[in-house]
Amino acid sequence: MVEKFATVRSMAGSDTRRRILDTALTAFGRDGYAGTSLDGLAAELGIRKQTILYWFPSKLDLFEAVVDDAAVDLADAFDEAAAGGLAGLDQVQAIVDRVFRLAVHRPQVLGLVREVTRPESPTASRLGARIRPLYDRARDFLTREMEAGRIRRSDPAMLLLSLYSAVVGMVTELEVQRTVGFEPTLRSTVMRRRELMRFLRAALAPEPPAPAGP
Amino acid sequence: MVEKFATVRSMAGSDTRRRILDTALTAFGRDGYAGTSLDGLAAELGIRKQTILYWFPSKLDLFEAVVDDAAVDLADAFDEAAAGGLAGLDQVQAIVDRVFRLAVHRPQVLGLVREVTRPESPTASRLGARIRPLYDRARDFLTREMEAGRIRRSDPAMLLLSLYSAVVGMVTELEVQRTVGFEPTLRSTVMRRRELMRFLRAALAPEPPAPAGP
DNA sequence: CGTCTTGTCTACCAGTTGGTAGAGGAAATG
DNA sequence: CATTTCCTCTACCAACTGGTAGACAAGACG
Repeated sequence: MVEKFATVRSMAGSDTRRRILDTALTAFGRDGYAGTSLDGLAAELGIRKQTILYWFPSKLDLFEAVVDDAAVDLADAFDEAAAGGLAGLDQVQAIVDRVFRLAVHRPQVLGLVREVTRPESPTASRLGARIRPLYDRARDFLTREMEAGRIRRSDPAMLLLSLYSAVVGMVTELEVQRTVGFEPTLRSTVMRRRELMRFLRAALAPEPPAPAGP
Repeated sequence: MVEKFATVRSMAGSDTRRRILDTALTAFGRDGYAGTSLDGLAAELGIRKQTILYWFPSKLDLFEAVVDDAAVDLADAFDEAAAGGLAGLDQVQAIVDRVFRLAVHRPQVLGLVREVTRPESPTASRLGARIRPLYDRARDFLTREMEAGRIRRSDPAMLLLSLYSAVVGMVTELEVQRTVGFEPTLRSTVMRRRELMRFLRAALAPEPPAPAGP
């Protein structure tokens, strides 16, 4: 029963499952959980709703599968950014860059993050389980860097929240523009990222504005 | 026809209209537009759905009325904060304080802002018309302060976006905690606001960390 | 060949959705 | 008193919701 979802068979249906996940990710992120209907989703895919319910027993199951799927992308982004073994503001910059790349490459993921972060979201708990590890890692990192004096000293949890808000807000704005038909150019995207980094660097720099070291 | 909504009669119904607006504000902010049903809303109010449809011809009309109503609160907050005639970081602090007060006093408004900011929200256009003036004012303010050298020089629009994201994100987090049953104490709220201000001050301070002037 | 598994479909269904039509009470107005 | 206006209600409705039951085709397999 569960095996069907874990095992990857070389059958045609496996492709259907992937297509459903991808389209559902976009739809949930764009219209929210309540605003997305299985019929509409099926129509978008050119299949019947019952085919969706064959692969995912219920709408909520589908949503949770989509969240899990997207969480992998996010975790990968973090892992990749952390792999460089950087420290302080450079590490922050690496993460922001990586998240931005994800946002440009698969903007739907950020839309879903937004939806899933809603307090009353039907999967607030799901989010907890999936995002918590990333959150903990980031907070530990900040704590360490503060103790090492490479980042301004403050409450790590709140600082992290500010960081997160700034990044997601900025990326969302890119999407808003796209929605309005204002296709952001590569140049404007780069500029935006640079602007965000200046903002974050200014906010994160250690308290005493000591001149550059040795 | 329109007169009914503009004129305030001393009748009982006028109160009903207010109650509907208030409850709808909470519901839309909490569950989103699609996630809110007129039947559910009516049940919450202890009236019939048809009474809602008497005061507001359709669900969308109700939503737009709610947005307009909430926009007034926001505009008032800005006006009040701006009335002090402050400048630079002090003015920013005044606004943040005021928005925080609004968030603690009527958290629903922020929930609605969040919903209405969604790219595909059915009233993305409504938001545009109602929030744009506030946005323009804030951006003009930042531009002026930058030219006066009281705020770090950068792209005002993007800086504003970062600011907005940080504030709303922080306030939303307060709401998330409340939802989880973690009633935030007055002290934690104050701490949070102070933390946010430190973050913003660090981010906004003019580039050359010149010692305090005369 | 017959049987079984897998994937997609048609046919339904009960509950909910936003919305219409209009009855009827209460109070103001003549 | 009769009439009109304002407000809330009951009674419906067509469309859509997520979900169930099962037909049916295509391979896989003995």
